[in-house]
Amino acid sequence: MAVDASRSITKQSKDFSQWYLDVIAAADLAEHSDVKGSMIIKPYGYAIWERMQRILDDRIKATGHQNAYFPLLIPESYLKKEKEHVKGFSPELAVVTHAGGEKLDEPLVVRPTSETIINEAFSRWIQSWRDLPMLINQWANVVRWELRPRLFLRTTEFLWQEGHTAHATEQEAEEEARRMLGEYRTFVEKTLAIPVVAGEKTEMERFAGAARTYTIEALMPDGKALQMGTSHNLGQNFAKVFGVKYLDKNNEEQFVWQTSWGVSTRMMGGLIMAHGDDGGLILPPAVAPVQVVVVTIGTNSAEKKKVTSTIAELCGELGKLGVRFTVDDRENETLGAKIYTWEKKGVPIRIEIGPKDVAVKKAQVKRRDAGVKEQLPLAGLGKKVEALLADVQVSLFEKAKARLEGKSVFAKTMDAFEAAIEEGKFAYVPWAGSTVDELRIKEKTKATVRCLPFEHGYSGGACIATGKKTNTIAVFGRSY
RNA sequence: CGGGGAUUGGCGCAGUUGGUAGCGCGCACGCUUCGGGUGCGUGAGGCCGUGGGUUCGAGUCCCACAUCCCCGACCA
Repeated sequence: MAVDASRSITKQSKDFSQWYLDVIAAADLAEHSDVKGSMIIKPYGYAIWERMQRILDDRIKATGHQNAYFPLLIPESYLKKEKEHVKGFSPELAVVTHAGGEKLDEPLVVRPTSETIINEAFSRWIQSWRDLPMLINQWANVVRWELRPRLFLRTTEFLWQEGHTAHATEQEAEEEARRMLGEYRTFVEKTLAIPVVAGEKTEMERFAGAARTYTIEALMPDGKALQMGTSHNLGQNFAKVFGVKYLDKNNEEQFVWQTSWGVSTRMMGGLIMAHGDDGGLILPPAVAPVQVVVVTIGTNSAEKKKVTSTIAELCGELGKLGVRFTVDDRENETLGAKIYTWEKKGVPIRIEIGPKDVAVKKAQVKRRDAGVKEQLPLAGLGKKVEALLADVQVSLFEKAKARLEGKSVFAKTMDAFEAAIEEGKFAYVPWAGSTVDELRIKEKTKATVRCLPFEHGYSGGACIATGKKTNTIAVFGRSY
């Protein structure tokens, strides 16, 4: 409300990151708080997150996991147990050294992720093969003191869901890690309408402490990649340092095989960028807190009564169909003001009803993502709107998918590769390189391996870095 | 930490050569207006980042410090 960004987002001269911030302000999603990098999620932004949460949580439970909650503060010694893990997270930890007016004997770390404290619990919870698999999920906030925060994309504190599982066999853990990545992919593509490339991370990009890391990567309109979710096969790394063991059917002691996986409020950033336009936010109906807004026109005539009763009838119909709607009949705002309010908030469908419409038993219907205002009969409008919502959901995905495909190229040579990166594209290349090669490419082009994709339409060739023949394909891109 | 920029009502900014602060938006109230951000009036709201210095007098000049933003390293 304080920032009148809504007018400025129509200026196309703005660069992308400014546009991104303007959309967030105009839609009233979030704002910076006084502590560097921390974010206040405002009610409208949180309502969108809640919808994501609900849908994801249902899937997580449907796949056999149970929710639990572990402490925010973790003894520093826990983190230090896993060598790679502590190395990866040390630079970005927030540490509590004083409490209760005294200096603590052992500092407490504000969780950057919960593998350690959950494994400490697992080591007590798991005794027998009958206790496996242990499938736990947690909805929580975590803190990582990142150097360069950006609203939603990289904030000091963020909300997420983190799954932690323990299995009897390596294969089962591998299946779990891949299955949950698949769940994420389905969620992001079907619910958020954002197409992704799924694959495995290279050693360089791997999670600190994981044996294998899987990822789904989206490409934003400005040509930057955004990791939308991640899933790890942790092997027995944590099991061994935390002593998570069980007795198998032969009465032999075994370490468990584990996974962890998570998605965060970063997805909100992806959602904003993937679909938004110069008018502001555009929400896929699946996560829109308000799917349909009914805007009234005219207030001063005898027609008002008719308009009101017509709208009441329509609302009844929408309610029965389970459509999330709201009516904007503010009398102290002009039509334009009312329209822009909902446009910048990304409401998928807007219906305008005034005296002229009531007279001909019709309503003006406008979908946020495309097209022009259409005058449709009031009779059966609810069903029509329901169908439109479904269509918006699909259209948004298809539009984003076309963009991703248009910005994905196969590069056989270093020159073609660099050109593709410079154009903000995903470059698919034959790859047999090492971390050293990745670092050299990163230094020169700022591009990193987003993943080694599970699926792609390319056959191998000579690795662009080493020249070695290979069948492996890597996707490179610049990221946030 | 390296390189740039900034700090003045809630937000965005102006403030010429030093004279004790102004605009837009927003907010409150009233009237007006509703087919794509209506117009007008009235009003509330500021130790000008902090600490020193120069001066009769500092938002303005000098010094130091702090904080924030942008570009790199980090990342869900």
